[in-house]
Amino acid sequence: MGRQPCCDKERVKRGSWTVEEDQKLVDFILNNGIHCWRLVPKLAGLMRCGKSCRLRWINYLRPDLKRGALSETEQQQIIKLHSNLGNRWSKIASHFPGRTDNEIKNIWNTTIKKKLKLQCSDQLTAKNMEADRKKHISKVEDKGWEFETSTESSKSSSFQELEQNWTQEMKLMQANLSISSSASTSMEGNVNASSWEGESNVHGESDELFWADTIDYSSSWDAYNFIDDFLHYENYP
DNA sequence: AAAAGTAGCAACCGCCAGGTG
DNA sequence: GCACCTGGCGGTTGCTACTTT
Repeated sequence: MGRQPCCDKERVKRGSWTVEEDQKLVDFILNNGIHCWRLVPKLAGLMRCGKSCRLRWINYLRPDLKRGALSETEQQQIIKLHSNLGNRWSKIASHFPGRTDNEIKNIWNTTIKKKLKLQCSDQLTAKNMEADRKKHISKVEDKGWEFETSTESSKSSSFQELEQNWTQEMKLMQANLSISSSASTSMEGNVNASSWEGESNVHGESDELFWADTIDYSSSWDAYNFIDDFLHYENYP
């Protein structure tokens, strides 16, 4: 025998809640309290599923809800908690009175996850750029151009230009990394929690960037996918 | 100004754990 | 021990507002 549905889906209203419905639910709960969500819609005169009423109350109508965007500090705290707890949104939300698990989850999936991805890919890009630069220099040396030992005047102008571009790009990259160092520290926490091997250096040193050192990326796309997987399947103990 | 793309978030779905008879 | 019910949770969808082309 199969599980019975929580409500008659043909006869319940779905979609966005109206002001009138909200008012009915709030009035009912404030006057009667919550005993059984299944009975709430019937008693409150709502054509809604009990689950839907519960969700609406918890995520939107509760009087103790805090409104407005989360501060940078709160976001940092979410990152830290997430590194310890994984996707246990209700546990994470319990550290933020007035915030709901749904809200935390939404913020993670939209704002925070995107931010971390961006920072991570910046670091990997810097790493790849540096590797490319070294490869290029070694090619030049192979051809006997003696790049490292030659005097400025003996370098070809195009090579000097290339060198300047690299230096400039690396400086920019390092500047970006130092701005994002606090969030990167939390990512370092993730690496430790998921028992990655190797030294992590996420504070801006372009030659020792993060755990990318231990992984061979054949393309930026592979790297991107790795980050995506990493953020999606955190294997915390 | 209009179409297409993107971001943010409310709401839904299905599964699971715990309680009860 | 079991069948069933409910509440709770996390993943996902779909709508709307905003931005870009």
